[in-house]
Amino acid sequence: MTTDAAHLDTSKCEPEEFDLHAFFPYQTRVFYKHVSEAVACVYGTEYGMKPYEWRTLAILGAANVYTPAELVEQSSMDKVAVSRAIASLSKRGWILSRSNKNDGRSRLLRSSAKGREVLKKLIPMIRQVEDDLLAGLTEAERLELRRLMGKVVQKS
Amino acid sequence: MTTDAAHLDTSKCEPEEFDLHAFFPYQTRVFYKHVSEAVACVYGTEYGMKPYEWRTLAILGAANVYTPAELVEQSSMDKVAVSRAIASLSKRGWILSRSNKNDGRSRLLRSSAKGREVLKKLIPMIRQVEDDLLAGLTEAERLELRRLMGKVVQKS
DNA sequence: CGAAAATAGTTTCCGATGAAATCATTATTG
DNA sequence: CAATAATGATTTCATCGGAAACTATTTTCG
Repeated sequence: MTTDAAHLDTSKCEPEEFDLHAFFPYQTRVFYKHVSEAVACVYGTEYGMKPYEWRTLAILGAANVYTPAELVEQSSMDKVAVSRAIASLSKRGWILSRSNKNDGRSRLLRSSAKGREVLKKLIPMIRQVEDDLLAGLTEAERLELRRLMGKVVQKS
Repeated sequence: MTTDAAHLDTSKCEPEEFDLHAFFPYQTRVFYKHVSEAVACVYGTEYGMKPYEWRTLAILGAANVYTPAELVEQSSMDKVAVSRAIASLSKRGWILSRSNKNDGRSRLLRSSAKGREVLKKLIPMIRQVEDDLLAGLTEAERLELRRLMGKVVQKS
């Protein structure tokens, strides 16, 4: 690209000078985009799934049974996203629901055999992406990164 | 919340068993949401700015002059977002544009005095949030977190 | 018991976002 | 030096996601 703009002298550093690239939330956003695009690419292109569908199916996995509200709790998604994920995954036959005897407003969800087939293929691919993302880090660095991210989150 | 679903035995760990909470991209998403909401809260509630407006104004700062394409490059936003940011910031009188003698399709953008006033108030508040977010970490940990995030991003 | 409040989940509506189409200008090349 | 291709930027259009409204059921309590 051409560099048309004559950028002014940055040594004249007024109080409102600000380097976006050194700004922690900006770095976080770049980092997040990099990671989430890598994963979304797999479940998106392989199975045409959207993020909230992938998350929902992954939580139900092979054996878990949850109500929609419990899925909300488990996934850090809101109830609208969960509701839509349930609708689309049900339509594809990847999850099943039965009524909840304890509460008629709710229902109990689990993966179907078909849904588990999808997971069986998808999860190794996803794990591979996770590993590729972290390939440049030692095992100690990976643990440290997770620990530090966790510390930032819980600290509020 | 009630725990309606009788969760099945997790010791029976089939290949498709998968713990979303231990999944690195999921942790990254939770981390990102935490950080970006904290910052967006400041420029959003104080000045009714949207993320791409804040980023654009911050890059222009007190002294920089950029074309829209250079802003795209600097901000990791796409050109649509930059175009809209320019439109809304111009309308508020926070940035100014003049024609680019080198290329009539483009223009040169810089902050206005009014825009710099906003930045002067906003940046200390933003810095405070950045600091609060990292309050639980030592200086060494902060550096290490940034370093590790950078390593994950560049490694591709 | 039965009316009102609370709760689980779904649907509607609106704003945000990005891909593709478009417009205006500049570069290329026959 | 046209005609075409390429480029910078904006606009349009379709999709996504969340707040608020809504439906159905359950709980509370007079």
